[in-house]
Amino acid sequence: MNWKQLFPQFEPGLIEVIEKEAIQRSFKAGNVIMRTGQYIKSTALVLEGQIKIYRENQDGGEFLMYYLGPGQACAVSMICAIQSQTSEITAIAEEDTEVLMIPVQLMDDLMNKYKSWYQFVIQTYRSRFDELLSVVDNIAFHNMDERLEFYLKRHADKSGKKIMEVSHQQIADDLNSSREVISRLLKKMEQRNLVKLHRNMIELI
Amino acid sequence: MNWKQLFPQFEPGLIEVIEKEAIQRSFKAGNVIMRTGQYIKSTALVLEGQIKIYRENQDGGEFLMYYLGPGQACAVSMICAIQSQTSEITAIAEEDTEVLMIPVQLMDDLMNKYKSWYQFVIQTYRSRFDELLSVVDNIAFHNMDERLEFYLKRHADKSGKKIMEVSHQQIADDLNSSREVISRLLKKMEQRNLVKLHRNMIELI
DNA sequence: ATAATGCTGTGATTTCTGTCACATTGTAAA
DNA sequence: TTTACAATGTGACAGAAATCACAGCATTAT
Repeated sequence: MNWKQLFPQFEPGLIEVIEKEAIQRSFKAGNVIMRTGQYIKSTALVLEGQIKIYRENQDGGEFLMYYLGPGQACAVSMICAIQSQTSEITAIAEEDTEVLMIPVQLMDDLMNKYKSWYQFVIQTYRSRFDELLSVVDNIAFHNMDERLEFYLKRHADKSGKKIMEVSHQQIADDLNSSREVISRLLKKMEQRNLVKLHRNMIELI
Repeated sequence: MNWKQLFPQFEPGLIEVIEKEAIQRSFKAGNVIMRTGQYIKSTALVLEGQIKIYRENQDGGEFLMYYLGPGQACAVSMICAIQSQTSEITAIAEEDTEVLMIPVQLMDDLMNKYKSWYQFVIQTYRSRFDELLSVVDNIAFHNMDERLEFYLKRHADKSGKKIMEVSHQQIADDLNSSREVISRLLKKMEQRNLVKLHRNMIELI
């Protein structure tokens, strides 16, 4: 696959270095790409598929923050990479995914040498920051019913599909809620004609 | 005041430009530095005092995200500045505050010319991102009692004082909760000997 | 001193959410 | 087909938090 089209802003020298040093990896849908507590040895550029980024807490709770699609990069891994910290996030492939792993030790060098790289890094921070702000909005100002609607809407926007193959339990996990609550709220949404419910599948209207 | 000590990493040329182009402004405690919906015309570097950064929603609710102290800068204003967006945040001086306002139109130029500036910008994004992550943690995984404890602790850390002059109502606003809830939780904390309550003042133990 | 105002304490009630228990149904494996 | 299991529906209950109502107390203004 020709990954360069996804990053048209990268300058030739940068592309060359990446082609030489970066490692392309594949993940099947559902695979864990990065796990809480792991040392981060590289930053991931997404080439294909979708990755879900979760925040985790000590008691096993997890909370979906945002998705990364083709052409995007994980801001957290950039931060952790540079500070050699363990991450407190988990990244899971939502679909079959191709990523380009750029080793940590390259980051500094790339930042200094390639303007298009540091612009990309800045742009990445910016977008993720914006997304985090809307995450904060969501949980600070909205009840579960609104958060659920936002969740479904976002998924539809990201995937471009009206049909979502997911169980109530998975949604509950993503929202750090419980299955029963989600089931009930979905039923209410169905009564309001916003969705149609099937087994392991939700149809958005 | 000699602001250069706060930013020792800035290179001479950068300092020169800032001295020529930036405007120093003072804000009294409680003053609004930046209001939701305003166009952002400059990025603020904090020289003295503390600034509180709030996220606001449509219905007048507000939610304290973090503090900015001397040597720090507002990441949101950097983002909005460059994208010429209106901000959805509000910045309020917590104490009497001195800031250096750097006009938006300078930002691009500074980024290109001064390595110490873009490193500062990157570092700023990084720290704010980290703080936002812990904000998400807080509201996603913790109940109001724990959030309140975190709030008080953070204030003590930031100000270095064991005594906090604030009404229950103000705390409720910062946490997007209600006064009664905060009063009750504070009472419980007092019974657990964590704080001592006075009028308009909380003593941390 | 008196009144007005703002801060705090507290009970009663309601809504939202999480939890437990258990029934039902659809799907896949034996 | 029968069995097993995963997904869903639902009632009952518990706890957290928001809201309403109002009382008591401290501070400030008149």
